[in-house]
Amino acid sequence: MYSIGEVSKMFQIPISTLRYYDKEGLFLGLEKNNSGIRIFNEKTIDALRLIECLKKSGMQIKDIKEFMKWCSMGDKTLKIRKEMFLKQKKTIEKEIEELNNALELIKYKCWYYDEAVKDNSEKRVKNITPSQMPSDIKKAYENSHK
Amino acid sequence: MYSIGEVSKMFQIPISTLRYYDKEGLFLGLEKNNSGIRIFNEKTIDALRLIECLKKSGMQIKDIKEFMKWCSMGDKTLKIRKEMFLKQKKTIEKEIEELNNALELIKYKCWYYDEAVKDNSEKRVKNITPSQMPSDIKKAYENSHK
DNA sequence: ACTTGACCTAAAGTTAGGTTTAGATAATAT
DNA sequence: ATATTATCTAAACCTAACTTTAGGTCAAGT
Repeated sequence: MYSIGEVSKMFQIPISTLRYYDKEGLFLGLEKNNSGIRIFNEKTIDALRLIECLKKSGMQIKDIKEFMKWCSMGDKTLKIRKEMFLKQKKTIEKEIEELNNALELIKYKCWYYDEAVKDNSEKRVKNITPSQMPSDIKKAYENSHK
Repeated sequence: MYSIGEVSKMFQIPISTLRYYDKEGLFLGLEKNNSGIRIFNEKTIDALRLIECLKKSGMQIKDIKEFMKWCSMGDKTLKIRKEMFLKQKKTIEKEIEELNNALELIKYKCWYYDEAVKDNSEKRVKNITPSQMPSDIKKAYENSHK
């Protein structure tokens, strides 16, 4: 059993955000005591862990809410919940791939500015063709310019 | 030389977004012909590729704009530009790590719902302890619940 | 009794990153 | 010549995800 303040500290999430999530229907099993104060239990902590994970992977609040609703509908929604996670797995894998692509261009830029700072000028590095670049930088450059 | 419509198709970015980026000062070398129509060249295409990359890694428009301004200020900003890319490299690497963590929980959930759908019930899978899970799932579960 | 700190709700405000609209000009095809 | 298509600007509008504000309740310590 945790208060909203404790949960806020545990997850480093503002209290206002936790209340907002509750208002949006993300904590379906969240109880309140008889003076209206929220009481978080292991189940809601689990839900919050999942919310953080789904949010990190780009899912919108309204879609997370829909999932939570399915959870409250029992076994008849098992299949759709499974499909949601399979789809989300693909989404995350694609995002990781795209970030790796972005990283290639950034690595090229790091090399570029390293050379430029050495010379205190872009003149020389600007004119280096891919065939003159170190092989890992060449790869990064070509990956990000196709 | 490309028109805004051609660039829009090449990058799959709405024309309105390209105009918005221009308005925000992201295309510092972008020229217009004498009737006010934008003419994109290789330099602005390069800038756009970089903008996409920085945006994908979570950088804000105003910070991208600041970088573009440094570019227009010549060699005295080489060092700060280099530092920006080094910092952004770390940011992306951290994001990839976090997405990999998120992926672990999603993989556990995929396994969980796969079992539940087999049984047409959560009853059995709900009570499986980490030590009874397949070893890769156990790892994923423990990684995402610490 | 009263002050302090943690909690509550409802409603308004904020921010980023666009998108849409309206009204105009320009280039192209028939 | 004229209709269509592409472009332009400025300004209003939109959405998601919060955050802040205002005004109030509640429990614990002094």
